[in-house]
Amino acid sequence: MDYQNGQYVCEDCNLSKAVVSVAFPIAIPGLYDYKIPQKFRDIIIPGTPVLVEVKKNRTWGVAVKLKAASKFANLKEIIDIKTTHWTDSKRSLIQLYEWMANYYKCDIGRVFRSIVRKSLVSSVSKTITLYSVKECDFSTLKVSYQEIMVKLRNINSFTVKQVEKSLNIKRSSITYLYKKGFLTKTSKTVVREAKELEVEAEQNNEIKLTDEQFEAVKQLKQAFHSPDKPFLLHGITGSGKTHIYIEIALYSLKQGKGVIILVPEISLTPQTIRKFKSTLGNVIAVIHSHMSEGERRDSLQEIVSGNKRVIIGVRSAIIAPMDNVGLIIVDEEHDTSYKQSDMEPRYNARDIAVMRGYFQKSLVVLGSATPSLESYYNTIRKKYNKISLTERFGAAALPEVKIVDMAEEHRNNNWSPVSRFLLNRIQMCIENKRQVIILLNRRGFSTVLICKNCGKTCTCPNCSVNMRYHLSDYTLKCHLCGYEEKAPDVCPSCKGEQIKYKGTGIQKIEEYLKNEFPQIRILRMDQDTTRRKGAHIDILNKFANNEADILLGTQMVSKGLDFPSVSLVGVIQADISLHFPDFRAAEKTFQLLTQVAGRAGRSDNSGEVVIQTYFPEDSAILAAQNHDYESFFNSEISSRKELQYPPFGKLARIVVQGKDELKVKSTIYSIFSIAKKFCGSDFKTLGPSSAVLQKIALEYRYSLLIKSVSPSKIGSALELIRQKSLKTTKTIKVIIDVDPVNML
DNA sequence: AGCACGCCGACT
DNA sequence: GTCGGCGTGCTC
Repeated sequence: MDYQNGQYVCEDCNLSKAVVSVAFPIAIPGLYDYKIPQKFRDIIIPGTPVLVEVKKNRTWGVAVKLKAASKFANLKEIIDIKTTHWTDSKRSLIQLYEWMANYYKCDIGRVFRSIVRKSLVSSVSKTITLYSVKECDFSTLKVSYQEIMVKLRNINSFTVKQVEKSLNIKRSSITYLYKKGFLTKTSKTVVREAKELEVEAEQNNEIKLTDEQFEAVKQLKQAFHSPDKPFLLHGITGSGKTHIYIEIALYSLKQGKGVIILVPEISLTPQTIRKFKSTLGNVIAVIHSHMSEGERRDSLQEIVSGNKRVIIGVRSAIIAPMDNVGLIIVDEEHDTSYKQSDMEPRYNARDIAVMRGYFQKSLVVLGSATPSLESYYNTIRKKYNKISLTERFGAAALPEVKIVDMAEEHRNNNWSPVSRFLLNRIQMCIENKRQVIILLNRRGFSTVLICKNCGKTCTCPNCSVNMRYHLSDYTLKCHLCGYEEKAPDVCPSCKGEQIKYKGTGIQKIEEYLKNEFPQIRILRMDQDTTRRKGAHIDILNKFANNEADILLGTQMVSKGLDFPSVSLVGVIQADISLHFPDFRAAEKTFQLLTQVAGRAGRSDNSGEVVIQTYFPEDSAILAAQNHDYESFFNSEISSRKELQYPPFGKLARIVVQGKDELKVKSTIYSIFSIAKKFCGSDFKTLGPSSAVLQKIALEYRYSLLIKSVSPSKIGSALELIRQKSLKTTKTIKVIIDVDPVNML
């Protein structure tokens, strides 16, 4: 992100404090003015939660701006406020939030919402009896939320039974309260946390840095006190980037400054947390997406109160209200899970990290073995500093990578999904008592069911995609909307009895390997086997304890895993993502292959990687084979330049979505006509056209892509489009995605 | 007419 | 998010 062109201008908040503009973290768009009663005038600052009346309902909002007067007459007064501890960085955080709202074209309330969700302050206005009919039986429970909360305050840790007794309510009510965030910890959580604490006593291993690492830490320490640019830490897989994070985080803590560490969704495992806890101490707050509302609020409370000075979390942690942040680390900065594509604000946490660093004068470190083209290009044009780590930690070397041409394999009459060569390697590996990781980035058993008679495929009734066959329960599933049905025995359209299961999914590979090696133990890890809370960890623990020979998985096995006895990594269909209709297809493929290859041979020199593909000559695949980031970057960057894609041009994507296809079409065309006014040599539009995913959950989708070398031009075009879209009806959704990652 | 339902705009 | 207004379409 180019923050030197950041255009935020801070308005003077120190005018007289008669009126406050309030944002609502839930659903109400825009800012609303309220009068500030005398007694609150000296306490309210931007960021203070305020209780106000909206349409005769009491609602908690957040003070955003203080001002002398409002253009609205007859303002209502603020009823109550919550005073919180965070102070000096509060103002700059509000600045950051406003910048986000403006840059990503959303309401500032939405920004607040992504950190506090519903739990800014618990809503207390309604009695639970309201829910007695639909959700569960609350007939015995005629108390208000507030009463329950007061009672629960007095219980620190509890079992469900204790709550049942002390409140005299039914079990179903408790589950409900838990979901709503009024209960923070179940007894299970308490036990788990106690166990984790025990483990921490156990380990406290000291890190010995290599020369290269020592040098990197030295540079970061020098920059710490007056950081001028973010750092890109480009270190090959296994080079020990985590050691550097820990060293510089310790340094930041010693200076009395807080630390935010962002990690991708799937890397935030208990192992990762433990690694940091064992070295940084018990000052860590965790923020991840599977937390209940209550757990999340507890974590935030610890941050706000200053008890926890390190945050480890997924993308939303970047906007967490921590005071005096000295260091922000973004691990695996290229990871696409940093971009929020499905909800407003559609922000990229990596870019927000750079902006927060700029606003709050903190050191920003972006780390990756396969940096995004955007970040790497920023080091070339000197917007970022670069530190390279070129050696693997310990005695290990990068594994040798072999490419198997699957077209050749077919010519030699092998039509099975796994090549002879890879089968052979797996056998060798197992005989040597080593472990194997196999990657196939596709869920389910087969991609598509085709009737051999009429050629019809089984498509989802709600979406415009083929459904995938799942072996475990013999169902067809839509991976977009979740629709499920029993797989048909005969073709639904012509009653033909021969149905072909075409395309290879991970379950088919599992079956195939079990057939080839009946004695081998296989663990499968994909979205379907890890849905249950904790399933993720169970699988990885089993593999670590040598309870399986092969770990077969989707992209979740590609990142961060460190198993010393894995000496072979196999990739089935390495080109799945290569021909996606996305200008980043090659980049994503290169990153995936490089990351998964890095799982092999982490303890010694015995690592080997086998990549199966139909495109053995492709530059992304060849670069991954040679562990050659530079050559990949050079070939990719020139094609980006030619087409003015990022990092050379700025992109925004607009998707219009709704059940009424005609309305959707007319809306996208009226948006197109607005965008056209900006067209010139530095501003282009692509489309409008039907989106790649034409229909999701019965809603039609049309999209328009805007491309420009002038960020300000895109900004003002989007502002106009947003104003226009605010006026369209709610049944038509207008989605504005700045710096999009998902192009489907 | 009477009512349920979905759509839609307003909320300071 | 949530309320109230309004039009549609079904039933008595």
